[in-house]
Amino acid sequence: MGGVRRTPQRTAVLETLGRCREFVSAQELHALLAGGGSAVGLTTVYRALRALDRAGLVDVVRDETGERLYLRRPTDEHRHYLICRRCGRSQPVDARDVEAWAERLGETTGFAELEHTLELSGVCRPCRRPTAATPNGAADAGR
Amino acid sequence: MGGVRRTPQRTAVLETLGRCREFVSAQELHALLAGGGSAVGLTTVYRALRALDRAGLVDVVRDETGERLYLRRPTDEHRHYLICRRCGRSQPVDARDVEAWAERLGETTGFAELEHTLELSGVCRPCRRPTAATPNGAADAGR
DNA sequence: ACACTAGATGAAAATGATTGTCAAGACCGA
DNA sequence: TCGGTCTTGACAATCATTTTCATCTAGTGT
Repeated sequence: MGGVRRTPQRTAVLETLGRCREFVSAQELHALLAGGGSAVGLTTVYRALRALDRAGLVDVVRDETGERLYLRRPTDEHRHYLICRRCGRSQPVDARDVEAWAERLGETTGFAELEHTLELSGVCRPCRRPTAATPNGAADAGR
Repeated sequence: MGGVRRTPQRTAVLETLGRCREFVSAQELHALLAGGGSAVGLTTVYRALRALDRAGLVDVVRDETGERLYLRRPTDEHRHYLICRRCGRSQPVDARDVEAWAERLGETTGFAELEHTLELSGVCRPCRRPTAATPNGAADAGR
């Protein structure tokens, strides 16, 4: 018992996810798999991603709609990313200060088993088009 | 044009929300309103909460399922909360260090219009008591 | 090789929060 | 009072994610 089987589906999921250089949703991954010839059921994709998450092999973020996005984790440690709201490009950030701060929180608050999620977003430099023609149109109209 | 009307429904939402000492979901708030005699449509509750969010009058967090939870903001500045996964109790934390860190991030990464959300959770001290003779009379088990 | 079984698959249906629709109603200035 | 704009709310639609459940399979023990 206690076995985690190696199956073609899981192999395909992990492999395809490994080829993605940016965060992808389960739905996108499912479409990618279907397009790539190796059709894997949507349910299986979800299950595989959940397993990978539990195993600590992927980083997970939630976009503004709450949808989960996955990226195969390059290193074996917990990371945070700054993601562009326009193009979706992600960039890992050095969050050691925050990690230390969060850890200290346990001592000062009396809370145990602390967990934290940190979502960072912005607009990356390339996406910040000059918009010279529009006077004040560039002001933050959104959200 | 451009007017935000004062209506009984919005008053009821804001008032009921103000009476909640912990984060509540839109659905819970809707039920509370119904139970309290002032029935407000679920759609209206959602719209009111979104408006309050935009106006900066409430703090919003997302629980592990992605559901949005609201709490009327006591002060007028952006806050972060540490929330107990067992009883739902919330406790504001001093996150000025993180705020400063996040602000600095804009300079070092070249990203603009930075936004961040930070979800902190743990198990509060009262909840850590190993199932004694049910000492949690006050601690609402709900959510 | 063979049988066996805990694990794994996936199509379809269920879940559940949130949003869109749109006709009917309410607020408020003129 | 009048009228147009804002608001409301029942209902349907959306959509990611989970459940269900019948069927299949990887991998161990024999």
